[in-house]
Amino acid sequence: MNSSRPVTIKDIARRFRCSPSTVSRALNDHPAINEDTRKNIQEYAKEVGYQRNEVSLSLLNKKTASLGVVVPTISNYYETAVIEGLHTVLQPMGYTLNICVTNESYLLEKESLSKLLSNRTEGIFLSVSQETYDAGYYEHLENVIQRKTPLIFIDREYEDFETSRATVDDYHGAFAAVEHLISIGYKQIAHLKGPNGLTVSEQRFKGYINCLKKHNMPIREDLILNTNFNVESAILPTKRLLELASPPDAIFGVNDQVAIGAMRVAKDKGLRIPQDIGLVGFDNSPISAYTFPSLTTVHRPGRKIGMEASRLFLNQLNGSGDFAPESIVLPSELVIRESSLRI
Amino acid sequence: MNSSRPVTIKDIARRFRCSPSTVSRALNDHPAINEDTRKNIQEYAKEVGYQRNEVSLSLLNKKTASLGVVVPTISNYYETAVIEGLHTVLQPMGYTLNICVTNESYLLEKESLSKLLSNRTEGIFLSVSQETYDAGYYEHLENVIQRKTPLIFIDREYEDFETSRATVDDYHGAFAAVEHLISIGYKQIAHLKGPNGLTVSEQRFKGYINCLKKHNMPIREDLILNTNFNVESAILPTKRLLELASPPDAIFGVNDQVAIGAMRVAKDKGLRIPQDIGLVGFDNSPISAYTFPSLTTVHRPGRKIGMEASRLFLNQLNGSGDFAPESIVLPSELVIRESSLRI
DNA sequence: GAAATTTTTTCAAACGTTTGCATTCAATAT
DNA sequence: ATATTGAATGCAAACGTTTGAAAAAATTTC
Repeated sequence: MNSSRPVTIKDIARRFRCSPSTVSRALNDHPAINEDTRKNIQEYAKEVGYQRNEVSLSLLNKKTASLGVVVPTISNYYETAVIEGLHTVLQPMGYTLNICVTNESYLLEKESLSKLLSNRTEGIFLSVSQETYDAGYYEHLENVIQRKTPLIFIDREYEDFETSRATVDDYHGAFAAVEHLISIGYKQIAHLKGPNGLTVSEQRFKGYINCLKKHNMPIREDLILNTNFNVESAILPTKRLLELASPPDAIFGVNDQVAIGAMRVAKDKGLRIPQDIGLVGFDNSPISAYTFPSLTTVHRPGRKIGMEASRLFLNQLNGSGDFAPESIVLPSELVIRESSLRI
Repeated sequence: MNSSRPVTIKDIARRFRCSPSTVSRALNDHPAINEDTRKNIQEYAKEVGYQRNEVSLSLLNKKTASLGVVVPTISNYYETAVIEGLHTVLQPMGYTLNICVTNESYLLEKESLSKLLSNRTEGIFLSVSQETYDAGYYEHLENVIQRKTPLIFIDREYEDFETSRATVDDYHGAFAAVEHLISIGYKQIAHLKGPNGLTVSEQRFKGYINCLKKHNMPIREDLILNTNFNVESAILPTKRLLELASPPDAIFGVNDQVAIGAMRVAKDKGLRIPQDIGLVGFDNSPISAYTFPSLTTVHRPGRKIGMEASRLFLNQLNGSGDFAPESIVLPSELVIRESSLRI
């Protein structure tokens, strides 16, 4: 039947026995086009549902108006908040976001980046996968840099790389969280740490350690256990903590998920929160305000990070040749709720 | 300095004093190319970081290998699960996903679709925005249909539209949830409903109503209140429910978020769950297993929906001309946990 | 050594659009 | 009547790649 091939400018030109140039100009309201011609062509175009082929334009102008977002996962609150922030700024400017999920795999990350470059994506927002980080690979990034495609790190980053980045001040957030626990009077503060090596994990860990040091509190290795950012991964470590001969009287979780897992285990054991054990998370995810008791946490402005990252991208894009990478570090903010408010 | 314009086939051709065709064939391991030529060209290409311009290929082959995903939001567990499912199937096949967030706005939805069509996206996965649904607009969809771009509905849909769709059996899930509450012995079951009009809301509501009817239980209008799918929106309605002269002894929330909001309010009031009040949610989000008490809920296989939707898309793409839309309805499954297990 | 064959390379068109420049045609000025 | 203007349109190239067919070069055959 009708083969449903999209209508092109040439089709319209044939119909009006004129040249493609005329049609193009008519559709773009070029002044040097007869008023009637313009009207007729525009009407007809609308009628047949003409929609211009942006692919050809991309080729012509070397502008694709598409951006890549490469993240390890999209099932966490923070990641989606960042993406929403990117969207907020960039969608209205006509940019399209290509989301690539790497599932913490180096290979997928490498392939995603290569694909994005092949597609002539105009900028890339990257939060490196854990595997990439562990292995310390970065040749796949050299490629991006060489192409001078703006590369913006969000969340997880390589510290010694000459690019812009927008991150949250994890260190001081963690520091504040632990200091808050200390100020309340908790003495044995455990830390459910994130995976080793990742900046996020290490910065929060460092905040935890340095705060304890500052207050001359002993650092007990047995109160520091690893998790994997999700609820499940907090269950066993928390059980181990609470079965210690000298168990902690407070736990600082690397994020809200982990803290909620810990909360669950503590309650199962019959502990009262915050009387018997204090809890603090990190992220200020929506749910944290509605757990029982509500969770003290550190606000991590994901949307803002997304918006700032957009800004960094735009700066780099419009910047003159001698571009200097910018680093934005947004402050995190302690949000005190019930889970730590022992009186 | 070096203008960093990406290396093209023509550049390489110039370098070897041969034609672009030869370079193209060499790079693609075409048999009719001299072994030496091939090797030299491939080596050089690697050296200078040649990466073929997929945009030009898209234009030539009328294939973009990119798909659109248009959703109201990405900050819910379910949506991200669906997207992950789409990714799982389609990323390995070389497809790129363009995520468009409509923020429940008709205008944004319309613009997103138009943009996707202009970009010659090869398929669109759509969960319509609330505004679109309320207004009953659908001309923007006609456009997609007319172009014969495969359109797959996920989650929220128009029922009288001739397209494929992958959805979850909300009705029976809700029915099972309420029947479970009844079987436990709850008598006054409230429902925190989703926004009116959306299929998801209405199907779950219908399941609730029909189950009550089946068991000859009275339907009390005052036990049915609206929410907006998120935690906050459940707070006030729940308070109102619990302040009734004859308050409910169980609440069926339209999703986990809402149920968790209700849980929080109930606990604040000093009610014991499930003894004083039973609670059931919907979605089986990761957190629901770790609330205290853990939340009885209905599993909604988001990942699977994404994967099924991918399948539907591929079917339609490879299908012969006489394409018949398919409807996949995945079963939902009651997950019984503590919040409803009054003994 | 020429013809036939095989291998290798080039040509040209195509995808859809825009745009500087040239061209056409009609109207106005001289 | 002719030159001059101005408006409207057409031409052709460009973006980067692939591909069937033609051409050229190398090799084999007699």
